[in-house]
Amino acid sequence: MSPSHTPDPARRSPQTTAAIREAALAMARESGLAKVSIEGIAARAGVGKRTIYRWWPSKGAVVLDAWAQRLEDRLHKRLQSAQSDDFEADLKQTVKESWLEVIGDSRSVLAGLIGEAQHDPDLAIELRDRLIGPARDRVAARIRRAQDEGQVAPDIDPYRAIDLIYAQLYYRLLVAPGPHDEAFTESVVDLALRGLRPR
Amino acid sequence: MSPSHTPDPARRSPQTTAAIREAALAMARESGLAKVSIEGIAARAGVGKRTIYRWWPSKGAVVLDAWAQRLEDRLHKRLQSAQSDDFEADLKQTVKESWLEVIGDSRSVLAGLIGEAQHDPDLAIELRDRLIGPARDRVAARIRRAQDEGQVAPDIDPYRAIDLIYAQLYYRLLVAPGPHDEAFTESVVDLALRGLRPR
Amino acid sequence: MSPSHTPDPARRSPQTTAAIREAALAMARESGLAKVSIEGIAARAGVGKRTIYRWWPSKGAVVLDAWAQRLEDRLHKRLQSAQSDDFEADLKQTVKESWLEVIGDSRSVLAGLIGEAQHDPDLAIELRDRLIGPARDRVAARIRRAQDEGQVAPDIDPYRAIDLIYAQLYYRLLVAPGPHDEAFTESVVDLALRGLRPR
Amino acid sequence: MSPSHTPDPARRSPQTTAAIREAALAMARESGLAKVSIEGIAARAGVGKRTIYRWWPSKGAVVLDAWAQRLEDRLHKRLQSAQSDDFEADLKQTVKESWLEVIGDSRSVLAGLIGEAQHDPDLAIELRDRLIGPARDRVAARIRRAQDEGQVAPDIDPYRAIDLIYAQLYYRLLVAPGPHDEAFTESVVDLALRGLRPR
DNA sequence: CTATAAGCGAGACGGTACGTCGCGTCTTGTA
DNA sequence: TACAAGACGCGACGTACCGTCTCGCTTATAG
Repeated sequence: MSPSHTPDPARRSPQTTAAIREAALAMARESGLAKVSIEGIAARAGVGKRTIYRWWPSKGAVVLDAWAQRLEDRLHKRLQSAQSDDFEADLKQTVKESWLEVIGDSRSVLAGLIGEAQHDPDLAIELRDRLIGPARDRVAARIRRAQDEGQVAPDIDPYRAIDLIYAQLYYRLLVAPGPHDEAFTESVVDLALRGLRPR
Repeated sequence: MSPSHTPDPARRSPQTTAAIREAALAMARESGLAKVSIEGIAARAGVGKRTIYRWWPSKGAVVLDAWAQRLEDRLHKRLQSAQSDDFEADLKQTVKESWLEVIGDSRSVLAGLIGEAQHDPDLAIELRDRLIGPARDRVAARIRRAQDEGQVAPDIDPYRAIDLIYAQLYYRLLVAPGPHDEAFTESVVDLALRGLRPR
Repeated sequence: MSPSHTPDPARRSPQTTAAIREAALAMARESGLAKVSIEGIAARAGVGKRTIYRWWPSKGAVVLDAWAQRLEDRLHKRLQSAQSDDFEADLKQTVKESWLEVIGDSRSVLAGLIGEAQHDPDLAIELRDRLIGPARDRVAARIRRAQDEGQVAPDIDPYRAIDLIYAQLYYRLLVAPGPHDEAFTESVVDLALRGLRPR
Repeated sequence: MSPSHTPDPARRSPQTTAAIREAALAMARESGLAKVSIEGIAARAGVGKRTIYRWWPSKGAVVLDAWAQRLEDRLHKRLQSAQSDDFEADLKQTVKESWLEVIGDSRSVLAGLIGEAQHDPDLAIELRDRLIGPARDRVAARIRRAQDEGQVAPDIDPYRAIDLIYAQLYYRLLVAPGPHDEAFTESVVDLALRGLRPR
């Protein structure tokens, strides 16, 4: 009796894994997530479909994995960026970095992934765990410090405060069109801070 | 002088149109937009696929049309709901009505449509024109009045103010999970108003 | 109670009829009967589909009608061609005229019609009544005269004799490829006559 | 170096192939080739349409393949039927066997295939290569022997002689209606032999 | 000399089948 | 046993035509 056939990660081929990730991400950027297919990734990566299904559950998962990994690499290089004592400046800097520089040109990949997550609960969870959650957590710490220092009203849940900021970004990405530039990210923070400051 | 086959709306069969809309909406509610197919709609409505393609460009467009029309019907009955002089109460009432009562149980249909709109620009435009835009416009007028009456800071663009509110709703719908209840909608308005009030 | 709705030929529009025939025949010649469609004929003739269905049961019937009529026109001009006393020469002349000159370049239309007749019994009957039967009857008379004059064995059924000739022509048209030229038609008659002559 | 997707016959599934052939032939016999569809074959054989298109170019090709293979099987069992020294008897026996016994009840399938071949050149070639050509070749050898033995005029091309016989059979099948029985096949050979014998 | 019933153009409609794409599972042979 | 390759059953795609139907319009007798 085969014990549910779980593959052994130790024997996973690193080259193959890399080729699949690269192909998936490239295709998502070039043509949009909707036009990516497992068959397409397999062909482009020179890989059997079986191999993809062995390690990922869906095309969304492949693209997310490929993209998240790249982001994590980039963030590692950046996020030691020492935070100052100016809460507003720090916040603006953080939003600018993460939304404009790190995500930057592949914002449509993110949009596609969130779109797909609307009918793929596993992908939704993966998305939150690998991309959205970590970003929120990073900011939450800075907000708590600002509350301690009296720059943010103490009765506000830090995560609702983050919502107030990120919601605006995602809303523009997914629902209402508009430019994603520095003027916008600053306005986002300004507007949010108006409500967060102690009265 | 018409080069490509534009069908004549005057000859469109009302029963058929209704049957298609009904089937599409029912299926979207039962199984989610992703499991809806033109073929399925056609079968359920007892209609040829050609007839659907003649009048709608995609399954998303059919569902959107069906759903938007139903919302418009419901709103017509409601929106005479006279607005009071209490801006905060009005806002809370409006948000509660539109997000909880009118959209209510088919919020996942909306999520699915927005998801699909991420790779279907025509659908995105249609969505904004029929659903999102009108809702924004309705609120914008009330906000301008509030500015005139000094309840909202005059330097704020009413549409950015609306963003601040709706962004939170859509963010919870699409990106970060959480309950959609009256406590939530009130908190949304409260948080937004903190930043909108004149200082 | 409408009496089965038989259309009244007296009110049939001659221009429309001609346009349909012309379109059908032209399309059959250009692209082969298989690529002809009622919709195509209607579009090309500038005519409603209904009008075609009113007067013909199938596309094969339209093409057959159009083509048979053209043949009949041509034959009317020719067939007074006085027959001589030389049976062999007469036969060769008749075959050459009908198979090479009259049918000539639209032999593939005939092939298409016979092909279609294999699954359309009505068309098969129409074919025999309008094209194949009359040709046979014309030759039968000449054969009987040849029997009277002792040039053909008297124990042979004239129609079997005709079969012997035409079968060769149709066989080459439908089953075994080969040129349709004067050498062939002469050889056809020669070979048949070897068996028909009295011993 | 293969540019377009040529599938590998070694990996072809024998069960699937057999199921498709069986379904195709059964349907052609039951309802006629015209009512056979790839979709229908696929459904009846429990097979994906793709699989049919992978190995055959058209429904005609499937039916021809299925039918020809069955004929070849039957002929293998028969054709060792030792030929006698009586040319006329041999010929009558051969025609009777092939046209009445082997083809027998599925003559309409043959008619349908030839009908379809009128607008499908690939099918026409396949037909000749697998069905018509081999039958002719088998007879040609016997005719040459008859010429050596002086029973057939030496100036006659054996293939034209065969034409003379088979043309009559196909003519009755495709063009002029009539019974296909032993009286007919004998009359066919009799009539042909009248012209083939040396004078 | 209308009026009323056809023929007619146009083409929407419910269908069937087309030939293609991609899914997720499977089998086969190589390293 | 991981992997490349790709055949397989399946479901859906978007298109082509089928034959029936319903619209206005025009045309040509019959009241």
